[in-house]
Amino acid sequence: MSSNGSFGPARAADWSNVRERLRASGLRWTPQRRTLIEVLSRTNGHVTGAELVERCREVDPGTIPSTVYRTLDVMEDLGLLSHSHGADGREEFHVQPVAAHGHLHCTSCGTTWEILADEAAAVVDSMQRSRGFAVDLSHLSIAGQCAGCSAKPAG
Amino acid sequence: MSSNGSFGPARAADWSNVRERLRASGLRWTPQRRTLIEVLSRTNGHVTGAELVERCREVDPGTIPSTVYRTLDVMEDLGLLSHSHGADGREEFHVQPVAAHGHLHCTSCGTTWEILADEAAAVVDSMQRSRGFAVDLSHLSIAGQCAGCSAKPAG
DNA sequence: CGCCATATTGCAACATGTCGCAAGTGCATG
DNA sequence: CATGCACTTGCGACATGTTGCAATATGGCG
Ligand SMILES: [Mn+2]
Ligand SMILES: [Mn+2]
Ligand SMILES: [Zn+2]
Ligand SMILES: [Zn+2]
Repeated sequence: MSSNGSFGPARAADWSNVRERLRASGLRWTPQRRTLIEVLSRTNGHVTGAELVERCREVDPGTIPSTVYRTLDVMEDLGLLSHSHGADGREEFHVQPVAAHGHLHCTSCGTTWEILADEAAAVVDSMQRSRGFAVDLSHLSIAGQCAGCSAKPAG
Repeated sequence: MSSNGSFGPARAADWSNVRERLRASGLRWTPQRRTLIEVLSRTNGHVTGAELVERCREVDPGTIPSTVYRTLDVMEDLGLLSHSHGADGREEFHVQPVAAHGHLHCTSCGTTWEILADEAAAVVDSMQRSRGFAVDLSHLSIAGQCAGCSAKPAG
């Protein structure tokens, strides 16, 4: 997977100048990339890789999965995307993020919540203090049991 | 994936009475399960599913992956195992755990550290307070950049 | 011991990615 | 607008699981 070197707060993605950003890194503007950018630019929130492949196929039926996944890596390196993993380990991409955030996932009922920076401060600060470790909030996914499910006797 | 309903501190696994534990749940003792238990009972620490399949094959070359994965789920339900996911989302099983723990993974250098309960207290307590959410420490895997890699200019 | 209800297995197909390689293409340059 | 080098793509193989189904096996019971 790719890495956003600084894990800074995600700026809202600006898809209008992707071509220039690619060129600035010596990378190329191709029809396959144009297709994915188009799909991403009208996608909000969370989406899996498989869903993106599917949506690209609606635009260009000849879409090849490995090309999509490779382009997603490039977009992530450019800082236009980030991903985390669901409790099953599957990738979830975060598109046009308003703010960097992590996730909380209840294993019993399957519900997922977003954890914003202020709520994650305890985690981030704690690891920074004890280890000098810079937590990548956007990749963070915490599993467990929500209040509702904990209350019920036998999940 | 299976869930250890309570996320309690992991007791050291006792492989001697697995058969009885299975029967107590109406489950069965089969040669395939015996093979996996044998492998698990001499495995310590972290191991991937693929590695376990491989080790089972050394005992019984006829081992089928899906059977191993299904049995791993059963063992997890029995509380004899837990798993988390590497930064790539792949499963890592924790065998014969001395104590429940999470993981810290540096995306730059690839090193992984264990986070014990006291160090994870900030995370666990914070989510419990703000949301009544019971974090499953053994499934927790935090990605980011370690102190050493953060120090270097272009990790 | 033999029966039977159920749990389990083997198998094949599928899901989600990743990787190596040869062929193809973007684009800077002249 | 022709050239050529790197970057990309397509494709097939592989890695790691998951799932549906029909065939089997376990183990409680008579
Ligand atoms: Mn999991
Ligand atoms: Mn990841
Ligand atoms: Zn819940
Ligand atoms: Zn590091």
